[in-house]
Amino acid sequence: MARSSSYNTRQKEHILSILRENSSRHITAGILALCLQEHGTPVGIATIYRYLDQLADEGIIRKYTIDSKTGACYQYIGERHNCSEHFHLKCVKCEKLFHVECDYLSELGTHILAHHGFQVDHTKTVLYGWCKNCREDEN
Amino acid sequence: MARSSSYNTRQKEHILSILRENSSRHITAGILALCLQEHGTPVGIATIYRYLDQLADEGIIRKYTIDSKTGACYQYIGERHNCSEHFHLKCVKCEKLFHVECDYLSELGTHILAHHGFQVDHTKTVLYGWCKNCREDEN
DNA sequence: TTGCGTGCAAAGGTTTTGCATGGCA
DNA sequence: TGCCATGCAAAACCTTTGCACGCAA
Repeated sequence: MARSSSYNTRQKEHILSILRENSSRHITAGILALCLQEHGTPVGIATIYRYLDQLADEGIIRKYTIDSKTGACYQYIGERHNCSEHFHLKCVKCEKLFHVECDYLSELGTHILAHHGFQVDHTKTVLYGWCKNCREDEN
Repeated sequence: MARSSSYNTRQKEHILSILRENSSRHITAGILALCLQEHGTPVGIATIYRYLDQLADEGIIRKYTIDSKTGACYQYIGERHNCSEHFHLKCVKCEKLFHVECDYLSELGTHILAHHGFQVDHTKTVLYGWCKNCREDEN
């Protein structure tokens, strides 16, 4: 990783704080800006985007692009992604994030590397779809 | 389905024609507009978006939202959409997008549904990682 | 002829960029 | 002190919308 040295500033702490508070769901840059304002710690939108980009690069948060209308969403992941290889399933309806560990999925990475020459990065990959609850609610 | 009655116009034919020509990849509305211009059959961008929306509703084409920077992408599906699903692999280095069709990956969806109660949506899912070329360039 | 489709331009939204200022180490 | 981060505003996008006109049926 070894990113360019960066200062720790009040703004960055506040941004991270909001992201942590909302780690169970993902929020847009706009919502984040609103939250910061409500907390009495407003941060310029440009700074927000710049830091969000950086955090996504570092793997601390994850960037989602589900709908081009609402724009990109961000979600705090934190240090969890080091512990063990697991995949993320994200429900496009309820927006819940599921962590899944399973041999079949672990082999997936091996297979893709062997047969398609592509090395999957689990920390950046999310499988989108419908969770059980939301599928049942639809019917 | 049963959409409202709609006229067949020159513009719609041209749009569909370009989409069919590029059915092996997906293109943005902007690129589509450019292609139409190069073919000597320019179509207003508003018309393009309106028709694209309609086609996506009807299932003739598919709308992807992979990256908020480039905007939504569209791909002609036509009658094919029954035959096989394909996955997207995106290189985080060169940002190239790879389309992969393979039985192993097709079974993945079946497995996840059966064992984790989660129904993957291929049109929204992208596996991130490193492509062969970029891995070799690094070393 | 009637009503839908089209094109233009403007509006709306998200994201990026340039630049001067201020703050951290 | 020397950079880097920040904020503001403007710019650059993509996408949608309103409206008058033209064309398909």
